[in-house]
Amino acid sequence: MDKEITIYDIAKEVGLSPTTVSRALSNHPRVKENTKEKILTAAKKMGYQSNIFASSLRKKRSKSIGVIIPKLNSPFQSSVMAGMEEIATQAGYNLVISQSTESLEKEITNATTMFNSRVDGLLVSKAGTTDDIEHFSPFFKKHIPVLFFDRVPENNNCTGVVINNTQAIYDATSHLIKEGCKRIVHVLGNLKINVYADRLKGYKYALLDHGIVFEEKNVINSDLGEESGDRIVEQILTLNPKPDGLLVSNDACAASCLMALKRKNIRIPEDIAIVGFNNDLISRMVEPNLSTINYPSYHMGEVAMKNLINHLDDEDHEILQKTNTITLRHELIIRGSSKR
Amino acid sequence: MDKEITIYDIAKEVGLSPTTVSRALSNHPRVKENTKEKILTAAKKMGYQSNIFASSLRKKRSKSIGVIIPKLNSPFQSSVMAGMEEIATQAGYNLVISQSTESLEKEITNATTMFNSRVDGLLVSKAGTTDDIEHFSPFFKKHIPVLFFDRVPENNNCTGVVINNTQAIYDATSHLIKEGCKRIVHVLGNLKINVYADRLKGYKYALLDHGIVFEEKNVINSDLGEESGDRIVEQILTLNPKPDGLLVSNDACAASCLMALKRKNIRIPEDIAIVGFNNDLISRMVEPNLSTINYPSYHMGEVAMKNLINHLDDEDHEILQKTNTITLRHELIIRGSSKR
DNA sequence: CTGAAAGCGCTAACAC
DNA sequence: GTGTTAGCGCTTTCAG
Repeated sequence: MDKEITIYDIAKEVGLSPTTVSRALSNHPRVKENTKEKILTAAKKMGYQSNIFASSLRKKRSKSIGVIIPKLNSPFQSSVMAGMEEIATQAGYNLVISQSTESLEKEITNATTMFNSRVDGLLVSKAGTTDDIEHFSPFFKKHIPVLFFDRVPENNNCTGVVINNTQAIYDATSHLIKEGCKRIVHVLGNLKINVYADRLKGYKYALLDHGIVFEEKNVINSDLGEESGDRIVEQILTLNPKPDGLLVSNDACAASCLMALKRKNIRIPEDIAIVGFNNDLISRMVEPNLSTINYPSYHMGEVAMKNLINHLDDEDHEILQKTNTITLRHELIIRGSSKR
Repeated sequence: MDKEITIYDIAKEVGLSPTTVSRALSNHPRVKENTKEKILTAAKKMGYQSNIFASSLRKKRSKSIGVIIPKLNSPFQSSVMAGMEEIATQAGYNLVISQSTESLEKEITNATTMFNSRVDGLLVSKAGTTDDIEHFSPFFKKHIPVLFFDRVPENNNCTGVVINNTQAIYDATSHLIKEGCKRIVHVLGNLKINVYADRLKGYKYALLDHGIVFEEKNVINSDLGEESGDRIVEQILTLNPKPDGLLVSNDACAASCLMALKRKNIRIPEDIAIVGFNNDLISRMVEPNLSTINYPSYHMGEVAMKNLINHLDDEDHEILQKTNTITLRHELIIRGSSKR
């Protein structure tokens, strides 16, 4: 293993001080163009590689950003990640990623790891199951910005990037009602997660505003997995009278329900109209095509990352202090599964 | 901002030397259990956080692993990532992720960034378009292990984790032939990518072994996007006689073709039998269900990461030196789209 | 089993 | 514009 080249070696080579070399390398304005060039040339020639550890140690910044998400292998979340990566790379930040696999315990471990690796900022989509954000307090104490997206904790003063879930499901529900549905079933996930709690609200409000009585039995809790269609459909069919509308909180599960219903010879949308959520690929591939809510996942990643980086690069670090919630635009996309 | 606690502070507190504190903190065997405990307690009480920059600077290791993939938002690749994350986190390594978005230029930039952030090892799925791996030479020179997965460069002595793409398509082709197909079209991506080149071979071999003449016009190049079905189908239908089998190199695109064919009132599998690739969710959601090759993506992530980490943790760093290729098991899954 | 001392490579005061 | 100096906080010989 050949020895590492340091700024001292370069300094010796060009007959200048290490300081000047350091300054030249980081493009400091008070270095003569001439010498800057000389140094850069020497650096390249000697195969110099800046030592980021030493630099970080001195500057107390890692130029890296941590992300904690529930699951990497989800169309929605991986798309958010892609947006984040784009922006981070562009801005010269490294992305350190870990997943909580929906476990609070793992989320806590991940947070600790991120803290110990001294990320400059943290982006989190909560594992759900609780609003507890105590495990991020080391960040808060050290004023390391933490920004939540999609799944945000309630009742706190962290910044969050979200869509208006209440309004989205309100729109979807209203649409179904307009299409003539009277008995709409809503399938959603863990109500401890803001996303689903908000959607339930939107569902209730829409019913209310259209003079339909809300009934507890029309709300089904599910893991929203791609395999759960049969189970959900079975449960739906015990209802009497049978429902004529179905609102499922993600497209994979909605598609699974759609397939299960078709296997039971129930016609979509005539017998039951369906609306999903996310606008994943799958929504365009099932038959009939699934109506859904377009969730701007990639864009959400971009926006979250942009705001975090702006905050970090801002001299006064006050951008996020002043921002509570950033709400992105969603959109109801009506397709064959609900248009009758 | 309150001052950081260092091992010196702890040393003063417990009346020992920084050296001993350092040793205790890293669980060095030659420290008395008693003092170890005392130090750990003090550390916790004082809110000590190890400074990873200083540690890395000294030890010349970052405890982080870089990953460069073409696209984060792909079902296949995000699943690989999930497997990698699992293992890396478990072993105490951070995952630094960046995407090349299929551009060699970005891949080069990413490689440089990874090199400069001094990852201990690198996992790469090539952007394709070239076998050039010159941009990884800084890693090679410094003996930083680089392990390729899925899309591996040919003709080099790097370790790669792959499936036997040739055999996979051989199996699929043979299956179609057994189902009575005589004119099988193969849709694949950029032939500069090993994955597709290998598959083309498998296709040719299978035809040969079953006495069917290979025809150039039956090979269609595509970006394999989820929107390309119409275009591909149009092209297929210009063939005369019409093909009766279709082999598409990924499920999203296969599904898209399937839909397009159905729109043209072509029956699946009676008129044309279809086999996809990857076993993505979509393959189980279209009708008829798509036959496909199960590609163990999550497992591939695990295996690649495990081997890299074993190598890093191995005293002699020779694990990867001795390994050329790790081939995972694939499996042909036969479903409605090709069973007749 | 513990400690003293040196240094990893860089940057930021502070001089000139 | 450039240089001197002093650490950042940790680990690792080498000594005892």
